[in-house]
Amino acid sequence: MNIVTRFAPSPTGYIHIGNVRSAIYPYLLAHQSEGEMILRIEDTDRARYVEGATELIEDTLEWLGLNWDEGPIVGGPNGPYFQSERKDIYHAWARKLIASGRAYADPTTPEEIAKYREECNKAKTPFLYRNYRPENTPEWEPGIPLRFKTEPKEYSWHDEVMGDMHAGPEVLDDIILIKKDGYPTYNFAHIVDDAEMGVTHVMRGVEYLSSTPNYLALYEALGLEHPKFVSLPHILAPNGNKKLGKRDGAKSVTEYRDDGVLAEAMLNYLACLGWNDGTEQEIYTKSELIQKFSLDRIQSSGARYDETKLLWLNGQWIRKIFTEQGADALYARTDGFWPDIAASATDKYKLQVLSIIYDRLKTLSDLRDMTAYFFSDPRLDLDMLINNKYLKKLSESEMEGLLKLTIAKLTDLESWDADSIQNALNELLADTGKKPAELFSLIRIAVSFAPFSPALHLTLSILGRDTSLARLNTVARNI
RNA sequence: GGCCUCAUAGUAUAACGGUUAGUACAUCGGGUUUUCAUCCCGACAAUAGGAGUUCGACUCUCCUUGAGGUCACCA
Repeated sequence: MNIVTRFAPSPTGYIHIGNVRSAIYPYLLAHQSEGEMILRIEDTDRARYVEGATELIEDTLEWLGLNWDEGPIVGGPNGPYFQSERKDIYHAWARKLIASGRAYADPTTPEEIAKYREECNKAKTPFLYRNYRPENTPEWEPGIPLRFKTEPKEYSWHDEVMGDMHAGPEVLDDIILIKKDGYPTYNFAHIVDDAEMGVTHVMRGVEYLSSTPNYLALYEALGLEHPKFVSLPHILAPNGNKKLGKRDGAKSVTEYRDDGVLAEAMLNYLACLGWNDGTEQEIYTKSELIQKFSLDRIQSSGARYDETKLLWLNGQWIRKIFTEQGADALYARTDGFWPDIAASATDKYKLQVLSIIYDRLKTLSDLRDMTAYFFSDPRLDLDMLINNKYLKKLSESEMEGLLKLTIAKLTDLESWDADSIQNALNELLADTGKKPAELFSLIRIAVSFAPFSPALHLTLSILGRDTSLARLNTVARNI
């Protein structure tokens, strides 16, 4: 039997770091065989529904490369894939339960229920609705919630991550199946949908672990085999021990895209947060993840989100793409990350800049702050020269002298390429008897006025002779 | 509170019941003709506590502690 997994978010907002893993793992699992992943939108809570959230979710999955095989946009044989469009299906299943005496319309008002609950709290006994079942129940009709009539008993099951589980009757209750607005609850809808759609592995956060016995009871009453259960531990916020959520400032996944994080790095990081293949490998491509993923190596404890490691991984991926796929491949990803003043520069020039600066990038958006001096003359900041720790010993007239020597040397240079420039700089070192730290820092700063920059000969070669000499002259005149 | 889950360095993790408890990030040092970064080398740093089983426990059992989840007409 082929593996069928699903990602079933409710359209209440963006997908963030804390919950995207429940899309990644189903994707990996389904694709390591001939299986498929379904995207199902669980939009039965009309109050929390957010316009546009579905598109946000789709955008996120597409960016990460987690294509779904069935669902919105792509369709499929088991649609519709929006729960709001499947009301009839839920009602049909609900009627089966009514017919078999396993569901009842519940006329009890929320106020009465609250009262029962309060009584139990006072008596310090656990509140179970099944102890308060109304004696006379009406015919089920719109406007009245439908409840499951549970049969308290023991349940044992296996969770692929948590192991063998067991629960007693004390957790079984008459859960609501259909709300008074006619929409099903999650508890009921997901069971029906997973069964109808042939889902074999239900992967979801551990918060559903406690509800599983109630689901087991429902599967039983519905005459359905239950799928395999895979409980995914929470991702914890950087601070405290709470699971990472929007309230903790969990950023949306696509916000990282805008910040210049590569999809490959994001997928790599998230997949390995709470899972590993037992080796010491750190960098995984998507196909390696698909190949190596396994349920039994998912961690059973929560994992803390660590942005520093994400950024490190992103730097690794930037370099990996550059060296393995070439400068053009990386350049193709940099659209929108250059400083505004680079707008008029040619692709060829920007590609050259990228080629000498890429190994300094943690994110693509670092380009914005790190490359400005390649596109326009930097603002003169003589203090930066005077206060530099390597240049402190030099007087201003010494600096001027060195700059003039440099200008003369570079003006006479026959060919303006990195190697020739390096040779000239080396000769200059010999001629002046200065240490690289002094001479190179002076030239580097004079030409960039940036706290750091790529290797000097590369920077000069890309800046070009005219620009380099003009900037050196400006500093020599003003110092 | 009831029920459930989890527990190796700051973080993420590795370790058929037998290793000097490994690796990566972070941190701190050092190296590569300037800086920043890359790359390389090195250092710091952990089995929550207590019983038990065993020749031997990170690993199995129990207790304690700590953390989390769940007890909705939300998912």
